[in-house]
Amino acid sequence: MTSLWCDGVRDVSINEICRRANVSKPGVYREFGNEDGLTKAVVDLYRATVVAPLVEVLALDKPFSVVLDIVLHAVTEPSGKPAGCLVAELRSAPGRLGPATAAKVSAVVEEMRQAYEQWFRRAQSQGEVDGTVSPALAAHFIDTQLTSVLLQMRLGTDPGLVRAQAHLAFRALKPAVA
Amino acid sequence: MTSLWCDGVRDVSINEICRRANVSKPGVYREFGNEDGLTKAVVDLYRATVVAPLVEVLALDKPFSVVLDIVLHAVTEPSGKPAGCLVAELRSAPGRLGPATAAKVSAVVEEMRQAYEQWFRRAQSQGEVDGTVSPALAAHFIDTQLTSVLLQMRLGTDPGLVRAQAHLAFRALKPAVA
DNA sequence: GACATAAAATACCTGTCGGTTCGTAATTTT
DNA sequence: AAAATTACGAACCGACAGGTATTTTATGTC
Repeated sequence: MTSLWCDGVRDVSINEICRRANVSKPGVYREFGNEDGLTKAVVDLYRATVVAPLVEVLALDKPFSVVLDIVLHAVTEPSGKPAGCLVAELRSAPGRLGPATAAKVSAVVEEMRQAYEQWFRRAQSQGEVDGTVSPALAAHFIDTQLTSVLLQMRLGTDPGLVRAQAHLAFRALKPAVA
Repeated sequence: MTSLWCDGVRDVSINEICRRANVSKPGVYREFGNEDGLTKAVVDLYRATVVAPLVEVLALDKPFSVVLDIVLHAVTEPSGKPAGCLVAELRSAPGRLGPATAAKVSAVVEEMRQAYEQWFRRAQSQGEVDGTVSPALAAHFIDTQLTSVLLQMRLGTDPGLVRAQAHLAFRALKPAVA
């Protein structure tokens, strides 16, 4: 009921949802209150399904490049879900989100940002990345790059090209000179 | 009439447009045929106003980093227009575009891609960027990065941060080692 | 089996969307 | 100046959005 949801994400009406899920509209409102509650529930599901495993991988005690490869592979994998990243999509249209959804989204975004920053800090202490780059900036950079990857995947860009482009981008974090 | 348009771009209804511009709805339809025609006209205007100057800058006979600075500065400038990049926005929602608009958008995108590729090629021949990176990949990379910048600006991210992040990203194109 | 009650679904409300009809005012033609 | 033509715009159309009131259906109790 809540699950076959990741297919149509935004741009799908409550009417359409009821049609697909074979539930009545008042049923949805009884369960979630209003549209905002429903989208927030979807974001919750997304966080548990996608974000939590991601931050776990980021906390892995492995070399930076290995973790990076895992993440990029996971994110460009055409597996299962229809290649759309919910948060990337939601972030790009913050105007029309209900307050509960907006709050949840920014909480998730902040959670990821912190995970990125910590990941980068650890890599810095290992000398695996440029030590002169501020972790805050690096976190923003990583966020930007991964968001780009997700958006490209959503648009149907060739995964190989996306991956190559991302690898190229992450060269920017390599330790300066030698 | 057509001008005060860049403010609300997508997500603005024809009704709303008429209200703001003080024109009648049939007037709009007489002028542009349908919504697709109208959005296509906006893209045309955008191309003439924004894209054409950009490709001109890219064709400038100056060092890569200088051109890059000009472009980044122009793109992160809070000047004039409300910081939204039309094409970046339109590309992220190709599903709901009319055929004429979609065609125009992809033509503009291709035009920019070629400009990027040529720019990079010239820089390669000058030894200003990594010679081992394929120009096609580099063009995709540049497109991705600049699109990211535009999207961030649209979301209201601090321009300084956006610029710093972009500069960091473009280090990836620096010549390998030394 | 009769009846009160809780749950769920049908049918509906209001508002806006993209798009159009048609009466009228302005303009041209003679 | 009268007739023909064009340009314009208020009102309207069906579709569908988010959200709700009312009727139906199932259930528990005596």
